[in-house]
Amino acid sequence: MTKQELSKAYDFKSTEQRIYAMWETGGYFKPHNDPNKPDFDPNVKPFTISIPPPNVTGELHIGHAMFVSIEDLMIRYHRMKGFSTLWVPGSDHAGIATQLMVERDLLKTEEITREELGREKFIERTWEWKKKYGGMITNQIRRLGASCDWDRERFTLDEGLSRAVREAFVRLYEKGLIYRGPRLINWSPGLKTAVSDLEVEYSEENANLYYFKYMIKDDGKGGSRSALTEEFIPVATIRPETILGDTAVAVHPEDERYKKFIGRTAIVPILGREIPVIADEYVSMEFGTGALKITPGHDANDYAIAHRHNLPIISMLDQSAKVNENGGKYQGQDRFEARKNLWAEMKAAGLVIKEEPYLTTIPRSQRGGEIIEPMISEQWFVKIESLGKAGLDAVKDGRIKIVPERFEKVYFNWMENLKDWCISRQLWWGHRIPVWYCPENHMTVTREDPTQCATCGSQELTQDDDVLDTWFSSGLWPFSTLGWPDETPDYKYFYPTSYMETGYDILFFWVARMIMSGLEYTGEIPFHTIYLHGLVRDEHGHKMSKTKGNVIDPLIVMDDFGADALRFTLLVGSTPGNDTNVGLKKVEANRNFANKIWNVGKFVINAIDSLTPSPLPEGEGQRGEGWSLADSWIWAKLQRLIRDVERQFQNFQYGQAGQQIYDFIWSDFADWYVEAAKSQMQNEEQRLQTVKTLTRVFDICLRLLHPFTPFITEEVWGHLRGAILESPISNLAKDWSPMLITAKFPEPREPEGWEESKIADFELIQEIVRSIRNLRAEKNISPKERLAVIFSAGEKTELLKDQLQMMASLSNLDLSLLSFQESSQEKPADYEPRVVRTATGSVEIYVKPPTILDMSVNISAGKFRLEAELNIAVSQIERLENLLGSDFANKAPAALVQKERDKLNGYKETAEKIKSQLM
RNA sequence: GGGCGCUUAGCUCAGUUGGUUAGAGCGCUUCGUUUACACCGAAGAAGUCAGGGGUUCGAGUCCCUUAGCGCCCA
Repeated sequence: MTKQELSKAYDFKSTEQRIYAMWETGGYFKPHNDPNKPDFDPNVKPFTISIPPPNVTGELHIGHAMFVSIEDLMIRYHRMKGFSTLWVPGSDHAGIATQLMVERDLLKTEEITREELGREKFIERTWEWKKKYGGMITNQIRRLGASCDWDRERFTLDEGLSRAVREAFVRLYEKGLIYRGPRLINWSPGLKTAVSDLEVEYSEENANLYYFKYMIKDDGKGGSRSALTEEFIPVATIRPETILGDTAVAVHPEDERYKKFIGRTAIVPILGREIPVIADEYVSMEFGTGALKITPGHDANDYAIAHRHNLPIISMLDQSAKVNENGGKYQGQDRFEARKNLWAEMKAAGLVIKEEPYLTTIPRSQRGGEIIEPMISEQWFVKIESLGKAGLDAVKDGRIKIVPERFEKVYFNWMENLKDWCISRQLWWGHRIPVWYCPENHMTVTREDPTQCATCGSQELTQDDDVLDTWFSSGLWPFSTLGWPDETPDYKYFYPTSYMETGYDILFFWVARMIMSGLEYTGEIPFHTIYLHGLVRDEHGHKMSKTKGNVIDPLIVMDDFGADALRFTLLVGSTPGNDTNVGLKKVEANRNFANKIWNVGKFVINAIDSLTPSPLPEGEGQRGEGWSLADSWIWAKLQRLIRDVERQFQNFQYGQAGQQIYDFIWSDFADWYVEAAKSQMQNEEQRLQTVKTLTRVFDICLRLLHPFTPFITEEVWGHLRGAILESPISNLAKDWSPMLITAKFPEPREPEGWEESKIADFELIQEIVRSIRNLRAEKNISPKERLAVIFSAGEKTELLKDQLQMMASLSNLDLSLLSFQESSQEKPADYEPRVVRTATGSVEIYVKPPTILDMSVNISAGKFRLEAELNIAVSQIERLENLLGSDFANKAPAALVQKERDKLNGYKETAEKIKSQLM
């Protein structure tokens, strides 16, 4: 059978889709131990992740690429470790975001508003929109290689999940943990809905501070002519229009300036309404004028003060932040327009003192950025105290662990200061609040749609207009996606889930709410580990934004460099909880890495193909007689790598693990072992062993790397497996799975004791080879020139003699012109000397220049080099002698001290030899 | 106001029980097309690990402190 030709460079374009289809159609993304199947074994450990559901109509951005890469890595690792692995995919209906998108589209294409269309029709249209675009994001996630079980895909508005939402709401209601009432909430005038505290962002902005007079009404004691005295309290405000809603003026009880006014009556400018002057310790005597206007309907602090003093609460803005009937003649004006006009009128009335620029924090909507208006509004709330306590304890007592740990503190701080959660939104797209009202205004709250009022039996029921905050349903995600409230096989086996992986920016929004919901509804923690990743920024650490034009589109990046390159870039060099800077240069470098793997693979496969059929060799698995130094070295380094990678995975140090695998493959395996193998394979008796080592090491590399770069590793591994199975060493692959995705992840082994000395020996060979190559570079000796060399290697003589062929091959020496001599012998004339330090001594190398060189240039250059090396040796000797003369010798571990002693000897010997060469 | 993070080579960043001469990618210099790879190879230059103090035989790593930058909460 003819061997297939592998292309010169790795072609991810022809690979990724094909490989993904093989995985998906082959059922590899499904848990191998499925609780819905008859052969289910409850003793097999599951590993479960619920995907952070992206907005159903969203488009893939770099943040998605980040979490998909990390979660797929976690999943693939555990799958290869033998866990029954389930990654539940899905998407979020994303109330506001989706509704806005559809509204915008309707306006653009049909010039129709949602109000004109009506609620029912609008929701229909939104479902159509969802059907049309809902698959886009999940297909884009597939391109990244995500190994989700797509048959278990969920959507927050699905029937099942809607039932979960209903169940959750009713349970909370029945426990008295949900209530409805007028409260001061954050109102978004543009969206015309309430938003939660978390959805408000505060930014420092330049504003004006307006100073004006709050005139004091004559109390009849002064005997003046008019109702107004000339007395006033100066007050400062950022938002003068809220004067229309003032219900008091507050001063500090100890404030000497204003004490006399306490209990008297002030007159609201223009409106003429009478309001009391009150005393409250909340008022800061230092800030502004030291007196505070109280607008309980539009300010959270004022609201609190009003409650303490039993003040009336006036709303003076309507839903679009226009002044309402309480604003007198300003009714109908926009809040900013009213600000201007009222101020002008006050100025005319002589009530204005001054205005000055002022830096203040402005509350803005997280979505859209418009200024949020605190307003009194009838909303639904969740009593958070008991939920929060449970959520706090779960992390405090270690049932849930957060990676990195420092976020636990952030979590505690937030959980200890929770406020009731406003869960109603004045939107149409979402889970409608399952509360019905009869004409008597009795509330009926049930799991099934009611036909009559639970109180009076009236059949005239209307459902509450509001929908639930999107986060209410996503808070149920880890269990609602598994079938809850039903005790489905999936729910029983896969819940609680394992890791929750997401960005730290939604720790409060989502993670905290899942914990509270999970504990409340299922009585269990929803996951035992939270892994938080950072934000992805551009290569200079700036936030990506369309206006800045520095957005990296993962789809384009994948088109240009492949999904593996993007994944590897995101995974390596990022650390948990820290933001990551990503530039295309890095992606390009990792594309090159994929190509490197491809080409190493080609080399290994060619080597396998070149084997001639022969009887099967004996003694698989363990290190045997036939192992060369290079074989032992690469094997020992590989085992060390496996141990390191295992440790890094346990510690969530994925980036570090990826980096080490990269370094091993490129710097150890490709740069050195493959080159050594070329030399070894020229000996017929070493050939088989060499190919076996190439094969086994490369196989393990691909397995280690697979969670990072699944496509290239799967593709190459497939070729590798095919080549092995058709070769004399087919037994190496006899128990391999058909695809790498379910192959066993390498298990770490304890060192056997021989490793360190083999590594040291090989490293000496590397040093010698480097030294000779360096000499070539310095002397301008062509790499083609075969050199004659004399070694003076002392106790390392036997080692070098053993490795002559390999050294000769790696540094192009003339095997027939290599010789050894004792160090004490007279050094060879006209040879260029070099000294390489070993662990405990040194090796001298004398290279015979191939032709007559310009000695004046080259000798001085050589001398310069030797002198520099001597200087290094001398300073190291000094350093080490100091070190060994200090307390270090007594207190440091003996092995470490010995190591430093050896090193000192090495430098001493090296220095001596260099000196003799310089003479 | 409280809390957290960052500051390591020209650029972007790794560096987790404290222990070789502090690493990588990109960039830079020189050389090179030897049957895996020019998406490559070889050799090389480049860092007082932000400043100061402390603990320790030993600190980029632990503690304190100062400064700059960034984020979160109020």
